[in-house]
Amino acid sequence: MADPRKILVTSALPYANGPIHIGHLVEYIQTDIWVKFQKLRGNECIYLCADDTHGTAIMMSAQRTGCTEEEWIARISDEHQRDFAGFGIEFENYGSTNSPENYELCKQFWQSFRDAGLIRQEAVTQLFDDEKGIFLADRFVRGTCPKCGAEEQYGDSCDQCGATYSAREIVNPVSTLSGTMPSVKTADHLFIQIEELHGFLEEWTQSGDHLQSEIANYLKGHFLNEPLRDWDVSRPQPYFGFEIPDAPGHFWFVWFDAPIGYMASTKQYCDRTGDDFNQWWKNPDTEIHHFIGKDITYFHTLFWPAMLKVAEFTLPTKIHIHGFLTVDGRKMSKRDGTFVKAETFLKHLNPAALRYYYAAKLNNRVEDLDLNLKEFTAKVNTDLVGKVVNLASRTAKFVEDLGLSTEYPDDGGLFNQGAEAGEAIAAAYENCDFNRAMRLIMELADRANPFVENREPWNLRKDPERQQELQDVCTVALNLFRQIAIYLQPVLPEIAEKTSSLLGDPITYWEQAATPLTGTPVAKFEHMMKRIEEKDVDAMIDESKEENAAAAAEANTTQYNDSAQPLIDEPLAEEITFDEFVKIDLRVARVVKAEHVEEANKLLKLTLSLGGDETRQVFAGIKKAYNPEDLEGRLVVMVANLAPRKMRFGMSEGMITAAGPGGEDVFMLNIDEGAQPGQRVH
RNA sequence: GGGCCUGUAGCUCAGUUGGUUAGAGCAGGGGACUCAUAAUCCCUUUGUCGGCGGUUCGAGUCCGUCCAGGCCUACCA
Repeated sequence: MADPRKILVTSALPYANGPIHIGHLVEYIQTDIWVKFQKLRGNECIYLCADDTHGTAIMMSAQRTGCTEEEWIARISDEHQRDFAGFGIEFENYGSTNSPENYELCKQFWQSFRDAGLIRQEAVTQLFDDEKGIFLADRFVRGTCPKCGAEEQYGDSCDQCGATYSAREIVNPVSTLSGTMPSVKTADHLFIQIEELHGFLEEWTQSGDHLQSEIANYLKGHFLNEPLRDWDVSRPQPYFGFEIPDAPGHFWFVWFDAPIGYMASTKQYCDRTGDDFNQWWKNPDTEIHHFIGKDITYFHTLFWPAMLKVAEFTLPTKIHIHGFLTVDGRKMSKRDGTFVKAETFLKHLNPAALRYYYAAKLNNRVEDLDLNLKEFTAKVNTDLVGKVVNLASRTAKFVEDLGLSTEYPDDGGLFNQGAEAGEAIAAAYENCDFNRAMRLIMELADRANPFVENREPWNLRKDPERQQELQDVCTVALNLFRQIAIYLQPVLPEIAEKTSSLLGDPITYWEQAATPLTGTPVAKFEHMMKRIEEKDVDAMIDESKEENAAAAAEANTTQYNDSAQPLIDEPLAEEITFDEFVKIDLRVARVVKAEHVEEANKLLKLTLSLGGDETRQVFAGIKKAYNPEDLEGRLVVMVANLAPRKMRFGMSEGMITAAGPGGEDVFMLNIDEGAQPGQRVH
């Protein structure tokens, strides 16, 4: 074998703003398969990733949920890592762009740009949300199109007439963050003069097979055919990110520190294992492979190589760009339930099924990949259960006592054919043409099953004279099966592991597929993979729909894209007079005690203070929505003059005001800071 | 408007540097077997290879053009 290659692999850093879904998984599964393949081939390969944690959207999410940014990203990171692990995706290190290692590296890159004289400063005028105190990116502004007058358009362009403009030109702008009208404010930004690297980028993108050809063409026609504009890499405070050391009040734009996160994650890996960081990032013999989606192409094909060049690190060997996922031919949709979270998938289906299906569909072009749910079920069941696993399950038990023959029997050349196919399969894996690899592997299974059929081990079994022949037939079948399991190991590591235990020989390297196993015992056969049932797929889609309904309720409050459903569910009541209204005495009250009520499913027992010694005992149906501990001390709004009512658990002397359909969806009224218990609500 | 990609059996796709009657898997139809997760095996139907024109002894494969679909762009990075 040739000398092992030294290969560093990354997937794009998932943004710490939401859960991993099946769309993300295309990339992580693709990358993980490639990495596992490299390892199986005996190469030294490390797979690194991290959460991308900076930017305005993270600030908003943290604010919305009432926690600090650090708490928010810690929680998301845990969820992401849990989901990846659930799909068998294994990283050498999973970091965060909000790490000290990343900060140090950012400083280093920054200094390189300073030293090269490529940074300049310029004032940028932007819309500013006075209430939230932040500058508004275009997508956070909505208003009326200055050209055609269409309402509710985003800050950069109009859906109706297609006009593009700056957010400052939009008529009646509204911040989608606060709903207020933004003001105009100017702040200094720092720019990298990337045009200085034009020649280098031209050369790098157009040569050396660093990019898929369609991407190289695209860059040539779109960016490299004119001077590159300066890249705005700073954001004024407040911004969740790293403050630029030599420019107080300025923070690195999230896209500046995000790719550096690949290196920070490597640094953490090296610090933990004692490996040498420079062997990975300052070593021309190391291959660096980035797997990304087509949406972030130019960050990785222009800015990132430019950054590495200036800071004198190793340039990527190849940027592997994939398309998006569609489900049943359409964009993933929350309403259709096809926006399936990784977590939800795992509740209903085997992750190996998705790994195999994606492998069977992936090629090395920038093409969208369609998850056709019917095909998914059929393909996984037919190929994996029916053809591959079946080989073992139909023969293993015949040789549980005998083990494998001590010499590999005549199989008509099947095993050798399989061994010879190895290089073509490996080449397909290497080129990320997994679709081709899967096809080639399935051809092997298609040849193996007829062999078993023709030799009829189930009849041999009945004849004591032909036990040797029985053992030989099963030895062949199990070896053909094992050969396939080895080739499939990058995609289906669990099957390979189960095969290892079945035949008592660990699968650890690719070349094992070229030598048959003989004379080893065969363990009791255990199921390796369950068939996918249509009802499980349906249940997964249904659950995704329900999740969406709940999430939509939350999102609506922040985006003003409010549903009409609540009014439909509960139409407006009959008109009343002012005199009727003032009969209701609403008071601010403080929850001084909140406790569970034994035997009650929905009720909490609250003791409310109206100030002084005045208290009321109220039973409120909010048990499913609130924890008693969280309520104590907070202010609520109560109906204070409601006639007391005898309940099973005691007297209730009023009502807490809250909205929502009930159950877990109860939302108590909050009162702004400054209100005092006992004050009347008018 | 510009750029890129795709268009081969009902579906998903293979078709190598142009070379004889265009392939596979799935689905459909018929049969066999019963070891296996109603798995497996055998047989079997279907194509103006998007249209038109050209180069060539010969084109799904090259060139032109048109049609259809997708993606990216339209002076934002």
